[in-house]
Amino acid sequence: MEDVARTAGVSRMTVSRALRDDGSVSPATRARIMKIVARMNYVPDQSAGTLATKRSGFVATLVPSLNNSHFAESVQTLSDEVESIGLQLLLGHTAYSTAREEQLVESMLKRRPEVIVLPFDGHSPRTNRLLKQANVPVIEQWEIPSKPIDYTVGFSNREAARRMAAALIERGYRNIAFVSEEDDAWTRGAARRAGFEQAMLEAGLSTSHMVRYGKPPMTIEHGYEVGSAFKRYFNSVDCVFCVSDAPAFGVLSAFKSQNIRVPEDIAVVGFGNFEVSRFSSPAISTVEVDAKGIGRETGRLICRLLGGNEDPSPIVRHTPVDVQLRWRESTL
Amino acid sequence: MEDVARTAGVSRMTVSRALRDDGSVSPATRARIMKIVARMNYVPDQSAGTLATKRSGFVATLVPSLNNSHFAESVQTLSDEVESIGLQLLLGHTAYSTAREEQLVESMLKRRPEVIVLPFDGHSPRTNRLLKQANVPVIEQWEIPSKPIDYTVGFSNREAARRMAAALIERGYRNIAFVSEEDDAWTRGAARRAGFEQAMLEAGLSTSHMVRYGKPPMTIEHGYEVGSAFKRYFNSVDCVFCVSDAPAFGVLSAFKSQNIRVPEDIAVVGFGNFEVSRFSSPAISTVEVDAKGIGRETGRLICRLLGGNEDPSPIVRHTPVDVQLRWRESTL
DNA sequence: TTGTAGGCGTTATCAC
DNA sequence: GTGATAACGCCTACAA
Repeated sequence: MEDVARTAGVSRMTVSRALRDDGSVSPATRARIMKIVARMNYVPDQSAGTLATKRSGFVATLVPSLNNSHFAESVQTLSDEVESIGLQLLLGHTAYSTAREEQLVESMLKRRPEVIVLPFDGHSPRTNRLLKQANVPVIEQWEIPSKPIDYTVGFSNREAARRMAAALIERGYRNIAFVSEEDDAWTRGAARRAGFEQAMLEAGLSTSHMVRYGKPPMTIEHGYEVGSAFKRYFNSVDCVFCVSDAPAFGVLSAFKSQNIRVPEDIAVVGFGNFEVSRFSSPAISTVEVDAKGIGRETGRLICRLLGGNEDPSPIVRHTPVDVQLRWRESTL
Repeated sequence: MEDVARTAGVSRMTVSRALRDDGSVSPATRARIMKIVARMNYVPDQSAGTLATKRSGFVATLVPSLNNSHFAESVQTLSDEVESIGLQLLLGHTAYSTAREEQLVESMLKRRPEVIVLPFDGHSPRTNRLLKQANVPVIEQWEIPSKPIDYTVGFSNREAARRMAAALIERGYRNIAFVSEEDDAWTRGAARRAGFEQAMLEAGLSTSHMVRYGKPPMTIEHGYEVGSAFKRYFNSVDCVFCVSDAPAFGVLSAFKSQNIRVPEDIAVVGFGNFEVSRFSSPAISTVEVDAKGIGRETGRLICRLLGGNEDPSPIVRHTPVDVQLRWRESTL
């Protein structure tokens, strides 16, 4: 910056002002400076700026997985929103591990992010402590924690699964199996399972067909393997409700290859409305959740939290996101 | 840090050393300091550290889209690799726009990343200039540019598509259509198209069935729409080669709903080996590219570029990544 | 093993 | 509208 200032015959301060276009530099001077900046390929160092202003311009974001179109879409949408107000995304990949989450939160915090965004899938006690003490707005996504830290954007997975199960019962299914992961304590998958069980119990039905298979997250392949063991898991079952569309698609594929007809012999239902459920044949009935909506609402919340905030309405702590039941060909 | 130092009865310097565990602090002192750090919830400020050491610890990464399992997987793998050596991922989303790429490169550079990773899909002249002058290692992925800036990790899309087309011809297909996007200049999709055309011309076949539809990136839906206009696009065609698996799946779905048999009436081929092509019925023949491999090799290259670098072998400028033809049920 | 002095590249603040 | 000065919070280099 010194070099630019000398070349332009002004002080560093004036260059700094010209660069930030704060309006207090005469147009002529500013034009001259900008030309020199371009010619000298000068790129300001933002870590120095951060140090001086105490504004990092970072949005720390954690994801369990990117190879899941929900998270991928919400991150992508969030990325667009925050870039539009000049913030940058610091991304961490937890791989569904609370230990990694803890470690990532710790390293993110060293960057003094202006907000920290992460899905709620259960946090370790230390993660909770770090987040609370950080003095940074925390946005938990995808689930409504019983004890939110600050802000939440999402829906109740339990309630969504309960609604779907209740609707299946209303459609006449009685022996419904639920396919989910092993070791899913505190995850959103476990919340869905709880919602399923609640609906079944409320209807006086048995929850004896709980299939637990594979580590989170369940994949198409896990579903295929479960579906291949039809006799073992699905004897006398009339409907298979899967914790997500991926295993639902796998179950469906396995059924097809055994000439088990869907939905005539057995129904298959997923959760998430991933693209694959829409284009499989038969198309899979599922619970539609609005991934882009989560990214978009998170982005808006960040804008209101950090930005000029023209909007005078109060900032609410919980932003609900739509959930809908999508009926397709895989159910009668 | 001052507070911690005072409480521990040492100087700030000793605290700084203890925190970084540089070995020059007596175990007893360090233990005492660490305890106080934990108790006071002190979190070092890395932007100050960056300023002092001139090491940001950032890996700047650009992606055209995350809602594409190739990019999602490679970013995820890369994320794991870089986090393991204490670096953090700064993510930018270009949405396949060279203008946004340029803007993102500019804002990333202000953070002084230690390396910048981006897919090659053509850069604007200014992007090229910025990258070259930045004095930061640049890793271009997914395609081999004719004029790489520094390092490349990827394969030739043109050559891969040429191989697939040549193999289709060898299997007896003659009237092969190629489905790709409009306005794909300089993209990897265009390279695939060129490879297809090369193979056809080399075999003395006509390239009259070039279907151009939709803006990049092509989706399942685009494919479905193209496939639905069978008479318009695929009269007398015996094989449809799509620029990626997504439109291939869409084309296949559209054919099925018109009772057009695949592969008996017409073959369908994709590019990418996305999960959907493996589990569709019929499963789709495709060109398998190793997304995780790209992430992993990029990560390794970064480790060698920045890390201790125990490996004495020279660092090569181009790291090739495997491409294979996967034959499935959608071709005879 | 520990401490002191100085600087990293910006910006806030106050003066002109 | 522009400039001088003093931080911002850490680390390098050197000294003890």
